[in-house]
Amino acid sequence: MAARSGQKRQPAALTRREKVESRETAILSAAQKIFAARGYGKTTTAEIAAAADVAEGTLYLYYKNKEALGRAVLADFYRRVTENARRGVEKCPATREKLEFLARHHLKNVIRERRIIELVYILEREMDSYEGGQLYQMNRAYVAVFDNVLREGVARGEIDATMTPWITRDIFYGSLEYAMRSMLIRDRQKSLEQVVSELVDLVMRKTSPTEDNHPSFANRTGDAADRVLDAARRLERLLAAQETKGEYK
Amino acid sequence: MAARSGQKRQPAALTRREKVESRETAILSAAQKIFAARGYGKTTTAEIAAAADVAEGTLYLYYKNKEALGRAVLADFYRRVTENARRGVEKCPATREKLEFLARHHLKNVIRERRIIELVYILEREMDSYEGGQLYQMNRAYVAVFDNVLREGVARGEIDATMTPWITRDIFYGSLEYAMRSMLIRDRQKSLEQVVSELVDLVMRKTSPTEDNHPSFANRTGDAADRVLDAARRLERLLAAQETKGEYK
DNA sequence: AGAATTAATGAGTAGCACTCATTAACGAAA
DNA sequence: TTTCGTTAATGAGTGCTACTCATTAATTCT
Repeated sequence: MAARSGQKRQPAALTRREKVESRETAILSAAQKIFAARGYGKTTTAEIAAAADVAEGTLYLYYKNKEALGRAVLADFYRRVTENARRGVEKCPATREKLEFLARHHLKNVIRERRIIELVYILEREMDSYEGGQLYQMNRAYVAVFDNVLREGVARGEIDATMTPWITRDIFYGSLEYAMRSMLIRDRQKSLEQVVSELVDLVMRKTSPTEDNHPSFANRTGDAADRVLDAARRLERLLAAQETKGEYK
Repeated sequence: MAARSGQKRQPAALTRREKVESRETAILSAAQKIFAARGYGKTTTAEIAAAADVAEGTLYLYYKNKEALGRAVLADFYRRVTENARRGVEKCPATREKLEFLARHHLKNVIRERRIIELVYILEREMDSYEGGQLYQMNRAYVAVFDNVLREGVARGEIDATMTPWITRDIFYGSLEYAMRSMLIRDRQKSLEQVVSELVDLVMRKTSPTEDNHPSFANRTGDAADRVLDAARRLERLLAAQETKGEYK
C-alpha cells in the first residue's frame, strides 16, 4: 500500500474513476435483472434507474438510450455464455461430448435467460452494415465455438463432412432455440436430455440402427440376424404409428 | 337477384353488417401492411388509423389494443400460410417432395414477412394457460401439416422413425428460421435450395453414401440387437406415457 | 317521421423515453 | 485548507404514444 503516490484512500472512499465504473456496472446489472424478470417491453427506464440507485437522467450519461442499454445487456450475456462454452468444451476429450456439452449448455442458458435472448428479435438491427454490428460480431464469436468443434471433429474423422458447415451450425442452434419453446410447454428436464442426444446424433450422422433404406441392405436372406432385424423393423413401424397418434391430436 | 326480401341494395350501398366487416378488414390489412414495412415497434396506432381511413378511436372498437391488433395480424398470417402449406403438400406425390415443398414454402414466407414473424417474439404470451392461447393453437395447426407428412412418410416406410416426432419437427422448423437469419446476411437464392435439400436429407435420414464410416457397420451383427433394444426402450416410454395419460394434453 | 340503437369521432389523459438547465462532487493548484 | 475549473448527477420539463370517453353521426325499428 505504499508506493501509489501520496493519495490516501480508505476502502469506502472510491476514486472518481472507480465510482464511474461501479455506477456503470450497477446500471447494467440492474437493467439485466429487470429485463430478465419483466421483459424489455414492460421495463421502464425509471425502474432501472431506481434499482441502480441513480436518477433517471444519469442512465443517459452511460447509455445513449434504452435500446443501447438492451444491447449492452445482450452483449454481456453473449460474453458470459461464450466464455463458459469455451471453457466447457476444453474439458471434453471427444467430439461427441463436446457437442453434447454445447447443446446442453445452450439449452439451459436460453431457457434460464430467455427474456434476454428475446432481445435478439426485439432490438432493431444496427443500421450501418449489419455484418459489422457489435451484436453480429458477438454472435459470431459465440457460434465459432461450435464451428471449431465441428471442424476438429471432421478433421479427426469423428464426424462425416457431408453437410455444409454453416448449415450444420444453423441446424444445431436453430433446433435448440425452437426446441426451447416446445420444452417450456412440456415437461422440462426429461426432454432436455432427449433433445440433446437426438440432435447430436443427427449432427454426427450417427444414424444408429436405421440404415435399412440403404440399398446394400435390401433383402438379405436367411439367418437369425435377419429375422430379428425384420422384427425390429416391424416393431418400429408400429411404434411410430402409436407414438405419433398419441402426441398430436 | 329476386328472392332476397324487399331490400333494395345498390352495389355501392352496403348494409350495416357489410360496412362493419369491411371496416374490420380495412383496419386489419392496413395494420398488416404497416407492421410488415416498419415493424411493430415503430408503427403508431395513428398511422394505422390513417391508412385504414378511420379515426384513431375507431381502432379500439374493433381491437382491444395495439397488441390485439398485432395478434390478429399474426393469426391471419398463420391462416394464410397454413392453407398454402396444406394445398402445396397435397399436390406432391412422394414424401421427399412434400418435405422439400414445406421447407421451401416456410423459408420463403418467413423471409418475405419476417417482420410479421417477429411478432411471435414481441407479443407477450397470453397469460391464461398458454396452451389454450389462440396463437399457440394456430401454430399447432400450422406445424401439424409437417407432422402429418412425417407420420405418413414413416407409415409408408419412406422415413426411418428413429427420432421422436416432436423433436424432428423442432429440428425442421427451428433450422429453417435460424437459417433465415444467416441467409439474410449471405446471398439469398442459392443458399435457399442448399438449406432445403440438406435439411430434408437429414430429416429423411438419407445419409448418402458416407455411412460406411459408422461404427455400427463395422460389425453388422450389432445392428439388429441395437434396433431391438431401441424398440424396447421406446415401448417402455410408450407404456409409461399411456399410464400417465393426459399429461401431454 | 321520430325514437332507439349502434357506430364513429377526436380532443383529452396518463405514462413513457428522453433532454437540459441547474446543482453537486471532485481533484489539482495556490 | 481554500479556491476554482472540470466532470458527474439531478429531476422537473417535453414531446410523443397508446388508449379513453363524452359527444355526434348513422342506421334500423316502430
